[in-house]
Amino acid sequence: MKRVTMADVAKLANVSKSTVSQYLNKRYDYMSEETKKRIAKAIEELGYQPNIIARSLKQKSTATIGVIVFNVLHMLTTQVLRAIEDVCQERDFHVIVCNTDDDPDKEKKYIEMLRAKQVDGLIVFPTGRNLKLYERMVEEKFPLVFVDRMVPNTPVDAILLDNHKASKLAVDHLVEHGYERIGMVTPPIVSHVIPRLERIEGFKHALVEKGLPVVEEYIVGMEIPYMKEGLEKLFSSECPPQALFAINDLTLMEILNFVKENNIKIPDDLALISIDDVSFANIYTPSLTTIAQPTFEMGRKAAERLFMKIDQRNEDRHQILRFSPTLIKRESVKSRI
Amino acid sequence: MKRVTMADVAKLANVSKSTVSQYLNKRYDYMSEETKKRIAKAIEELGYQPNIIARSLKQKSTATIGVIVFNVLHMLTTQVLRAIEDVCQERDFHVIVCNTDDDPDKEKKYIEMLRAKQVDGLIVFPTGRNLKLYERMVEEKFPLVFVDRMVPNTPVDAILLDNHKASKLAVDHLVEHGYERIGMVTPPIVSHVIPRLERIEGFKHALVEKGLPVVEEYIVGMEIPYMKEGLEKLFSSECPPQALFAINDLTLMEILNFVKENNIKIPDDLALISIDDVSFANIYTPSLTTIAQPTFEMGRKAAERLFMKIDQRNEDRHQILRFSPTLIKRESVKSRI
DNA sequence: CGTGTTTACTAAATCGATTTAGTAATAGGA
DNA sequence: TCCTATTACTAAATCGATTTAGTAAACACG
Repeated sequence: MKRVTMADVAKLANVSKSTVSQYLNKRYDYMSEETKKRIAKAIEELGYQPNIIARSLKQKSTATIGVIVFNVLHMLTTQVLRAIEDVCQERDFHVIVCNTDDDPDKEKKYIEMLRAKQVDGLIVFPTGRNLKLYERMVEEKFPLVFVDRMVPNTPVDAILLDNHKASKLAVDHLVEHGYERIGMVTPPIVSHVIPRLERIEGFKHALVEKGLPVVEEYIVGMEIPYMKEGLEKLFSSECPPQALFAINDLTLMEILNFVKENNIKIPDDLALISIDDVSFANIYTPSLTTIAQPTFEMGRKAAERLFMKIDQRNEDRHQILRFSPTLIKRESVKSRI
Repeated sequence: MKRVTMADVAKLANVSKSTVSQYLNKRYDYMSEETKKRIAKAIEELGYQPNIIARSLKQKSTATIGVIVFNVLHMLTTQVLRAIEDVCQERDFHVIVCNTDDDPDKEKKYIEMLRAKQVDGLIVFPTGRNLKLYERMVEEKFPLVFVDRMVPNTPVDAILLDNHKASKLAVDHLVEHGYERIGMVTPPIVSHVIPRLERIEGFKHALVEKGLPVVEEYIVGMEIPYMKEGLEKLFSSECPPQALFAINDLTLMEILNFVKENNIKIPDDLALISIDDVSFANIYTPSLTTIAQPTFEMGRKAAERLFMKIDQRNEDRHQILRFSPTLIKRESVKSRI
């Protein structure tokens, strides 16, 4: 109803607004004990709560950052988000979360709205299709960090998985266990989704390194709803793969669904390895061999990098930080014969 | 650097700030085409972006709400959050997300900070241990909605699962399949966690209704890290349960870990049912019979209720809204002989 | 005793919008 | 022709803090 303002406190304590403001900001340099007490009492009595919006206007800082993700429902996102929030909590910052569903228009709208709301920085899982917008932010030196994806030719700090290494870990692990016909399952290969490209490239490269042929038919690249058909086709071919590498948790789910429906035995009929250490990897039978991303470290680092920029500890060069994946050996890959 | 303000636009377009403001708010009532064009051009030329903070100060509305949860990593939370964000997106509102880890001090701090930041409303998964604070918000008629938990004697809208029904669905399903010795696994039973209490109460009530005895030893109430020991003890007793009811996804995970380690066959040695339809319920072998919460509907409703209050469509009475769980029959419960 | 310094405050400007009250010019009606 | 209405704007107050420049009183020192 009748919001209490600093002026009310000042009046009751018989001092000026300025003095109350000094008090609230703990600038006690030249303030008598007497006055401090009177102000404290007035605040208490009126139940005064400062209006941070007013302060933000003057100070040009909102102690709020925006995090723009594809979809909080994805495990990677949730974990990165949690790590970011933890770092923010330490600095009394707040986090605004937005879901783009990988839609560039939504991304644009959110970035513009959040900037209008004067957030102090943005951590973005970029769709990769708003180049102008990204560039504008760079020009204006607006604190910005990308996570999961990077955008070629756009000098923005990015926190990424070492995707080549992830694929190599998977391939090497399979090859070392005697597998030679290795398939890869992924959503469609489009040019602006860099990690996808890198994982596929890494996959092919690792095969070649091991002296194995790259069989294009073994690379199933389809939208999730059609993946089942793709797998059916793959396994009805005369020489189907002995092992599958799932590019992420969503494709893993499709594969698990498929093997269940078709009664394929893992690891005996088919070995399986995936990127993303899903929650049930340990619990599933057989337990699932996975390549884990250090999601919390990545989120933490993203936030730390952002705060470096917010604090103007500039170090003007932008950096692409690659985080190492970890192979977690379980039972879905076993030695052949 | 040199932020562009409305004054700059006004100067360039040769009109007053007021006119620019009218233009931006699409109050074209008495504005010549000529002027509109000039303003549009000036905005374009300067790359003007409005400062919403300044507007918020005047308008006393930030188009931002706070969502305070235990932990975004929980599936329920993530899904509810996503639904809330969708509703907000439709109204051009933004969402600040905070994790309390079920710590009342963190909860208090967040609520106070967010209110200081003038959020227009709060959706809270309450710890239940900040009664004064909750009451103050009620008194001040601050828009507030609780989710997942409610707080007795505190008249706040709450979006809850019909926990009694959830337990009843589970028990009835088991009993109908011939099970009589049914255990329940839950975190410790503490008085401020109402849903837990309700689920346990519902469990006991459903047993009695079916003419079965309530065996206290069959109710394992332990912190997650100790649950394993609790289960070991339970299954080393002379007459262990034939079926287990997991109160939520976290306890389900513990049980699944336990059965895997101890080579217990589901559903032959032990039937299993749980609240929360985990992502892998379909994929697991056997697929898991679960009681699903309508998480998205709950999140949506929470946001809608909050907006009702924000829009002052008051309807002063507070409401406790109970959402019906759904039994999803799969393979982890089968008919006994 | 006069001047400079320190202490303990305050008045007023400021942040960047919105909004209210007002003004000047033109149009319309009796 | 005079008076009111309408149109197309603007000046100034306002939101609730922060911050700068300033002032009055007490004190310090040669």
